[in-house]
Amino acid sequence: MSEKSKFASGKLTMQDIARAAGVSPMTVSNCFRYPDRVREKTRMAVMKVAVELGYVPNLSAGLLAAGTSRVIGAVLPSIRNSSFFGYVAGLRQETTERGHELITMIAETPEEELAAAQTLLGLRVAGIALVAGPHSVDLRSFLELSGTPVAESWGGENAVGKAVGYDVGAASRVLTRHLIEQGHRQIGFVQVSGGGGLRYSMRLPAFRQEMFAAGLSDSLVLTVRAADGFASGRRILDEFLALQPKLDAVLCPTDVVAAGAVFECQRRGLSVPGDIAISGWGDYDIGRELSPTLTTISPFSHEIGVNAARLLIDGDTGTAGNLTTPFSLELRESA
Amino acid sequence: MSEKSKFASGKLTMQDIARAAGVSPMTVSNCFRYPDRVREKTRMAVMKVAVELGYVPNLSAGLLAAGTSRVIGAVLPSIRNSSFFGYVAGLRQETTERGHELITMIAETPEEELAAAQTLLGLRVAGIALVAGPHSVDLRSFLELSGTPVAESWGGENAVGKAVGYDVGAASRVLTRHLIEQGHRQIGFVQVSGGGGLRYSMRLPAFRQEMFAAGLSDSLVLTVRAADGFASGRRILDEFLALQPKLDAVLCPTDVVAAGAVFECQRRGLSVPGDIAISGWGDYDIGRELSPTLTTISPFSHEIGVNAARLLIDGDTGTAGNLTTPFSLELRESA
DNA sequence: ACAAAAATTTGTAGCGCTACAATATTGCTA
DNA sequence: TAGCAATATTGTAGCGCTACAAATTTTTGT
Repeated sequence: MSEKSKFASGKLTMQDIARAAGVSPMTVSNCFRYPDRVREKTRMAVMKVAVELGYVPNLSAGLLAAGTSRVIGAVLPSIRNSSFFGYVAGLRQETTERGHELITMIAETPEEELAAAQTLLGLRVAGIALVAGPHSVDLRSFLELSGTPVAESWGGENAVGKAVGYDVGAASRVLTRHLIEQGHRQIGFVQVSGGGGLRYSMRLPAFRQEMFAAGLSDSLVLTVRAADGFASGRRILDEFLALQPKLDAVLCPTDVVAAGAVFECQRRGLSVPGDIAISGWGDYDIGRELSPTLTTISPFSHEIGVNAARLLIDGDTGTAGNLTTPFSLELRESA
Repeated sequence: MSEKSKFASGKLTMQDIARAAGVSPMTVSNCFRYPDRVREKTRMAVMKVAVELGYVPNLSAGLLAAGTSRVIGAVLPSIRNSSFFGYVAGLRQETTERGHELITMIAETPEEELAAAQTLLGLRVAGIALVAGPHSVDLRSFLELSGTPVAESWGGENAVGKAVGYDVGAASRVLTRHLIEQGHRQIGFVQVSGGGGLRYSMRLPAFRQEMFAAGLSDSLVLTVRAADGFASGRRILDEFLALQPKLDAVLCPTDVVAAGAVFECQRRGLSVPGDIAISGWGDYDIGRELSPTLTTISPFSHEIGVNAARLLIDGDTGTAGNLTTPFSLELRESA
């Protein structure tokens, strides 16, 4: 071992372990990689030395030599609002069960997402899990050229790689219809822009269809950015009420925005749903504990994560690939 | 290039790019690694080919050959409650500014944390950012043997590697004193257990000191788990009121638990802070928007992240290492 | 025009591990 | 006891890149 290496765990390589255990480096390698090829007595001797010396195999060297990786990379737009908690939990569960590892990178803009994808490709991950765009214009061709399996969740028809998600338009219709059937006539719709915002884009057309079919105005529309928090709920409620004092319902893009709107109603002395009904989306924890509890769309994010990981790990099967998951309308107190 | 490799980006190596651009593989390497050693005309020719073919250098091979890495690994106990949003944003900012990359892994138990640390060591990351324990009993020696720089945030005196964080006991004293000065006499304290829970442990002794000094009872103590959400706020409020109907304040470990307790007060028709004052911790987004807004401790998590990354990247400087960051008491409506 | 210095390009050996093949050891049967 | 088959261990070449050194080309100065 030369002076050059800074990498050996504690400056150790398999050669050091082999010497200390009185076997060849190949046997050390087999102990870690194919333990059932090594007799137990030999293996115990090797592992004892490895543990004592704190040796960890160099994954980079192994990965380079073997030509395969057991690392899945996920790119998330934000961890600000718990939006991806269930999804990441699902990714983790499936990757762990399949003997893989999950690493995540945060990328808030399309440019950061492209850079993160490049890092993951440089690490030669076994697959990349994306969340709906907007993506950099180069991302799709870049990832396709790489040949690395890609699964995009919530991206719908324009997903990069294989698509996982539910029919967002159908969910939007269900929720809009519910508000109409509750007797609401002045319904505000909140759409989303910015990094990671594309997954919301199919909701507005569906909302418009249902409003049109009911003979109601679809013009009360405001925009928040995907990474905005509770404060955006306050802002849109203020703006809607300035636009239409008779506002009687708001369809929010996430439970966080909805909670923010509920807080503002409380400050204004408006009762929910008595004066204004407020619906959320995403079935976050807060929706179940808020007073009033939130009516919301449950997207089964955990299942989305499990299935995205499954598509990535089974990526060679070449089946149709796209995978549709369920959603449900969760009726609670707020709408 | 043999048939064995599955790794080349689009099956490409520097040799392919070199052939297409009419230069040597070493020149391709220099274009990516030391661009100012290559004349511009040559470099443009090489980069044009690389972009057209979608080539990304194999980081594993580069890392192995160079003996250094520009990847920092962070291990987080959970992304459920936005607790680490600011911290991760700070890590990201500093690593990006220093030309490094940040990858994160989620580890909910001490055993998972040890496994995540082993993966990061296998990837030969340049440094590992941890959050306070409880850690597996092997983690400390394991990481020390590896020689990889480690920074633990919120771990206090028992941190693995270099410690970053604020004086949690001092913050707890400030907050307890504030509640006492507001006239509260039956104060409930919520402590935390479970994965990632050790960072809360220094708060209870400080609370007890202040209560003792004020001649008040310090026996109203309940426990939530670190990964619990809003529902734990409801639970502890119910339990405190069963223990002590004259309860007039609750000191919660996070803004999430506090918000959950506020929601339960609303359901019970108790006014906050009129009937019961509720303080949070962590200065989460929700604390600023909740009605009433939450009195909380701001831990400057972003700064903690920046400084942890700085310690890791400057890891060779061998200075005292531990770094104390500020905190502040944010007085708002709830207490 | 020539020589020296500077800039650019290329060659070599090896980073730590492993797929595949070769060799050595062990156990069983006749 | 010898031979054969099965099991365990080891050897070889190379994965893709790069630190360092050597070779080549270009630029500068006289």
